[in-house]
Amino acid sequence: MPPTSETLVRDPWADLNPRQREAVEYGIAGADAPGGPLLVIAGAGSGKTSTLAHRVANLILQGANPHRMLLLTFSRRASLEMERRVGHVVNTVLNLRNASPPSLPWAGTFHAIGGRLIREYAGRIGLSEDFTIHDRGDAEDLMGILRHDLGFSGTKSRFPLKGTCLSIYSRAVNSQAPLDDILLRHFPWCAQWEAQLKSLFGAYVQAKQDQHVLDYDDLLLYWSEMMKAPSIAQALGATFDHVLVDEYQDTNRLQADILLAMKPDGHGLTVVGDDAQSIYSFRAATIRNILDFPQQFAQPAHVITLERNYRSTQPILDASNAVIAESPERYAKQLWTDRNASRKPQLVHVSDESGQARWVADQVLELRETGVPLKSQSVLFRTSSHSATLELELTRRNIPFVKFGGLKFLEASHVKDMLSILRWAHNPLARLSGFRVAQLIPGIGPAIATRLLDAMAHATDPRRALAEFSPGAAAAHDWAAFTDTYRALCGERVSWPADIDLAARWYVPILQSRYDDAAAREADIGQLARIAGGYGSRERFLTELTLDPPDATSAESRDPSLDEDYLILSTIHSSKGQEWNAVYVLNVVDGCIPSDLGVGSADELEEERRLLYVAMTRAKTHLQLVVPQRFYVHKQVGNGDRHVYGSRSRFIPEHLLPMFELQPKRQPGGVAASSGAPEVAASIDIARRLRSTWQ
DNA sequence: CACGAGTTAATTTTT
DNA sequence: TTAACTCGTG
Repeated sequence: MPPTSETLVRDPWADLNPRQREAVEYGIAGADAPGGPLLVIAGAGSGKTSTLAHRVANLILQGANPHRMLLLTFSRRASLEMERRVGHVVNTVLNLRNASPPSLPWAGTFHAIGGRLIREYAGRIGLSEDFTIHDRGDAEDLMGILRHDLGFSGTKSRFPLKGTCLSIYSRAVNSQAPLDDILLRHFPWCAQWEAQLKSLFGAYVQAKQDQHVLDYDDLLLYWSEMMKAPSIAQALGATFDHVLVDEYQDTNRLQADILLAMKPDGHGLTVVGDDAQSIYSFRAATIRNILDFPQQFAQPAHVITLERNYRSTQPILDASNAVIAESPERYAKQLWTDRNASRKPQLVHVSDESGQARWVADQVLELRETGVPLKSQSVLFRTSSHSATLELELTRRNIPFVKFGGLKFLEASHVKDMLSILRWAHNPLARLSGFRVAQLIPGIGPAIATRLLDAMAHATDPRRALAEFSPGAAAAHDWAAFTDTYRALCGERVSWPADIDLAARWYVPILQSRYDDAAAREADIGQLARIAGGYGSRERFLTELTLDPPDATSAESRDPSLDEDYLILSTIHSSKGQEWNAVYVLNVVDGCIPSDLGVGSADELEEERRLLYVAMTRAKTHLQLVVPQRFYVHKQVGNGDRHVYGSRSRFIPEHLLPMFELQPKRQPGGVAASSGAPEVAASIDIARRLRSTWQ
């Protein structure tokens, strides 16, 4: 029963502009059945999340059941943000004051929701219910083992590395395209290995099934395959009255297939996104999903475009619009705002990376003096490692910071060791975990570990096979200690999270003998134990951790203090959906943005352009693009580390310069460097010409 | 068969 | 810089 008008705020949508209001009300008011498909093209900073949240609130207001709503997002961060905003809007609109908002049990990332649905239907699709989930690292390791087993690791052959193999496999799954297409288009240097890759992927799929394991891609793949069974498709489609998808530009073919199968006529389906912010094609996201969405249905989707920006000043928008305007295919839109300001975004030339670090640190402090806290400033960069020099400078000056993107807690090898122990105890067929753990025991290497795992795989009672296994004299003593621990972990008597302590008691001595920095790693084990306490059972811990990992390593988790002020460092990818008062973009140099690796095809180049656009549109008031003249490149093929002379990113060509304030002011010579200016200028031209030879 | 020393090749972004 | 692979020793 919808609430009566007295309980409502007078006009719940008073804060919305007409276009947002249309998006919130389309196909809802008055109609009993859900309306037709809706596509909202929402420019950067146009109140996208807020609009989606209001639409959900309106649906609930009109009597829709929040337990029958599916809210899909792309990233975990976006998912949390969405839930928070919806709760807030619903409370305001329904005038609930401090009451807790209606819960949305089906809000989450595609992968997390897929995992839940698959577990629920596991029995019906021939899947064991106790499956565990491999993260990227686990999946790579498994691929690596099979790659070796199949004899592809011989050095002469130069077979693609395990990570590359997994990328190829993943792209084939996510884009639902044939292997030869994928190889030709994205991995041409691996094309000669097509037959071997096919057999490798076959073995990979088989191994996952044998071990009751799913990888990230399987969470979508099984969901999609499930939808091909008419009975399940009907049941699942009927479970949800409304399906709302955020960041639709970052979905891939497989995800689009799932959506279409869930809501074939598009009724009750709303997708929101911005084609200009599509930056995940390396995960097989395709911009075609959003561009072609309206034509997917018998009744074409209604399209609403949000162009009013509530975030940035007009000069920042002008520059961002100009950058993206150079892109050929998109839903045309021109962001505007009434936030006028005289200051243009700045294009800052510095001599090199350390100059860049000093400059940014200076600016950050200066701005803080004027009352802009560190937390509302951020530094963005293309690649995680690009902030290394800056991090040193910040540490030296005692400027606190938190970095997003980069190495994750769960990727540290000692954390993976601990998790493998638990996973192996939980699922004795988890071969990969077993392989890892067994080799921790002194005297056991790949050969003995393989023998052990084979014995377990073929036994009716794998745990007993382990207890009866004899690894040989060299390992005998340590083996006995391990089997005691393993038996205890499998036993009924240990209660969660005491398992962790038990495993740690066995593992810590090994840790100490293996690593020089054992103390720091031991602290991580403690951290893991603390995290584990937050989960109800070992099973939940193991299954949910992979999809919802804590992103702090021990180094930065020394209180991300609640009230302490800190600067944000983030990859551009991780910055999506965020905003800051001041934004500094590092290395706006050809070779970085666009990355040298990203100029292979026109599509890739366009994606790099959108990446710069995303970075620029994060800024509310202050925006600085920093261009080091001399720029250090790591790990180059052939010559090792070296300096290159970079030029300003090609995405800011000469005719866009008037949109920026140049810093320092242009010298007559054209280059600001104090020494050797003519030489540098010459280098730039040569570098550019040499590159253009191959374009 | 395990393990450590030495050599060589690759290289981003995230669920 | 580091991951992956080879090779020699115990």
